Amino acid sequence: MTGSGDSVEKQVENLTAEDAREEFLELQTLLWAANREYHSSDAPSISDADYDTAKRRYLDLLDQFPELRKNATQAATVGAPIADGFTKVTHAVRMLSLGNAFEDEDVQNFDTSIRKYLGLDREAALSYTAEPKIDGLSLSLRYENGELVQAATRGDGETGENVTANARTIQALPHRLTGAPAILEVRGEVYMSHPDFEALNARILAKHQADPNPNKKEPKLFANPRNAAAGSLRQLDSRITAERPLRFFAYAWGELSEPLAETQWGAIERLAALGFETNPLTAQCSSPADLLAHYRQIEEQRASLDYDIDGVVYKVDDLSLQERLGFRSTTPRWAIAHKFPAELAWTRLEAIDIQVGRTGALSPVARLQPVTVGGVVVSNATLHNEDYIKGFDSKGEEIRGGKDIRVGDWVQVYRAGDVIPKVADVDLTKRPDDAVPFEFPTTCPECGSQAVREEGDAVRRCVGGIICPAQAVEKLKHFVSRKAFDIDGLGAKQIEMFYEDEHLPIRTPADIFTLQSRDSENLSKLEKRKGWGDQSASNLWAAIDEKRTIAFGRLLFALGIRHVGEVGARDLALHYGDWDVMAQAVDMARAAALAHRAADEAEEAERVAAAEHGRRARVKEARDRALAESNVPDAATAAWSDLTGVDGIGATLGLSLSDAFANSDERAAFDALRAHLTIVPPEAPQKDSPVAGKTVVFTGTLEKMTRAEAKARAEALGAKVSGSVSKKTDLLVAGPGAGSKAKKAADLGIETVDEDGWLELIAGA
DNA sequence: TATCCTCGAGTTCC
DNA sequence: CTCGAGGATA
Repeated sequence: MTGSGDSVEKQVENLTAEDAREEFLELQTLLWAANREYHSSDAPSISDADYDTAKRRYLDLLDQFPELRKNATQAATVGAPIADGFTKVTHAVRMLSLGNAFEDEDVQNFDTSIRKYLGLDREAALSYTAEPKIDGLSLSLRYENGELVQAATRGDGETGENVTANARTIQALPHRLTGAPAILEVRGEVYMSHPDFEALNARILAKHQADPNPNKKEPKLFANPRNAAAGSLRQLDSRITAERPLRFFAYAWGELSEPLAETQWGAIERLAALGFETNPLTAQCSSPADLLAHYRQIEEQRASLDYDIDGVVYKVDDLSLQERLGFRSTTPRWAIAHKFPAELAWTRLEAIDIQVGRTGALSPVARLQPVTVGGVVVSNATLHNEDYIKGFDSKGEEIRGGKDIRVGDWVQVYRAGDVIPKVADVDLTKRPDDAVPFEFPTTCPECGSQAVREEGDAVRRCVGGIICPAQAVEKLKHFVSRKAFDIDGLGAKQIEMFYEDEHLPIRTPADIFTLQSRDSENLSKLEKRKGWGDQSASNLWAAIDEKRTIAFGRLLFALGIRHVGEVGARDLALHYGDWDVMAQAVDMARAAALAHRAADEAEEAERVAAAEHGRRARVKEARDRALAESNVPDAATAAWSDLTGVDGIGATLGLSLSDAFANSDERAAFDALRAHLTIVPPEAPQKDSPVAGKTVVFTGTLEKMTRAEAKARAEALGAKVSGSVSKKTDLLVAGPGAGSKAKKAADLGIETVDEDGWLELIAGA
């Protein structure tokens, strides 16, 4: 604070614009150099105090002379010394989220399904741990030979952000461990205590009030301790993080060179012994009833704790059981988060707007009088669909006790999973007399096309397809989104801008790849426009060029074909290996796809007819008749069954894919796009195990594991588990009592082992 | 046919 | 993060 540079202390008010500019540029150079030195860990040429003073002066000048902003080069932007943000870290062991329980019954089911999976009966002992779920952000700390070498946020679970410099400033974290495994990744929650949070906000406020600048902006206070902790940990300038009182509870681990203990409880004790803070309210419990008792106890203490918690986490205590239970796609089977009831708030519903998504889905959104829910001001909330507003679903079942939602109503709002605002209830006693039931539109509010609701479907969809500007824009946004083409500098905002652009429009995916050549022929060049410069334009061209080579799966996902998501696209890419091979196969299967649809329709017609006449529906015959009438070539049938034989690809997805490729407009768009791209074929995931890529069938009684467990293990090792023996089967695992399957396998000459043989086979993996 | 699980598509706020 | 629906399975 006690700055030495006199020039820095000059009164802003007396400056001419020219003086200001000169001083501004000087400061910029100074700060830039200081940032560079600081981050390359050179000896800094100025003290922290001088740096702060210079920075404050720099920002003051910017406030006073906004026109200076155009002189601010991005690299020197103060407060963000590293312009590009954090580097990415791939977690050695994924950081997963937890499944949720809301009711006592869910906790009982958790116990039941674990016992079922492990094959334990109801009386068998099964111990758990229960600990408060801290409302902060998870952090993974990697120690090698006792040294803290890396800290990473959770991110999407696969990769997080490298926040090592910031983590090193957290006082509560041991920087060096003694007696720890050579490799130890400690995971836990970074949080801020209530007193520290309030003191921080008070400090920000005081600093603000002390600021003599008359043009100062409103102080930016943190809404809650969690935001404060997140904001502090994700500071690009770790000196700021150092000033923030962050704390850390350890509760889990990632990669380990040796086990920490045999139980969860023991592992936590071990982490505590190594110097990590662990939560004192952790307990060992021996039954669901015990877990619930501990839950209530923590719930009672909740208000008196000096940190925020949002539930209680239950984990299977025995680590070898944890390992057997393993993981579903995104959550472990051996742990669950029992959430406290969400915070509720009442407010007025001011309007209901309809948004149109990329598939044409009309989604109602509630515009609310802003209200604070769980520390965040909410002004929008999802209303899901037509039925949710009406209060009855298509089967006539009540939603919210059958109360409909009307504009003008008092509505109760909560944040589902503490994130997505939802309207939960309506106060009928406060309903205005003139409130009328909401009429859900039957035409698209964006393009005027019909909006139809398929039988049994919850959503109403605009049929306009690519004609509908809303769908076209949303489709393009999907195309450039992170899991699709992921083009730097071409996000949702830019897509909206370019879609509307007169001179340089992007209306189809292919337009993205002709953008630069069209720009060069254009009179109103991009780099001449407001908000664009030489640099930003050439950055965009480079980012687009980078994606002219694209993985097959990403491309297929990017097209936004209904029902073809990230996983489906990847599986299809893996199955066909090549774009043209797939396109040909899909074309070939067209006749069979249409026949399948005809059969569905015939089946439905038969049901209706049967219901009318009060007779039993002869569904199968109706289907067979329809299929026979369609007279599908064998090659088409073969292509169709090959397509729908892919794991996870069924008739719905097959039809959707077929329709997209058969639609001449869409097909033309695909072909136009393809001309600009080099498509990289997918690499089969190579698992290093003796059963990778093999198709395995289990039969008979398994004694050392349950069916579900055997299947999950086999799949984790890259095997495909099938229910029936065919000539594609590579291995049959037969327990006692194996019958027809074992015989069939013997007939086909398929290798057969017993359970022990199987365990031996996979033992090394 | 019912039941489980996963995926797709929708959503808000920072 | 949640819901609904698709797909696999018992």
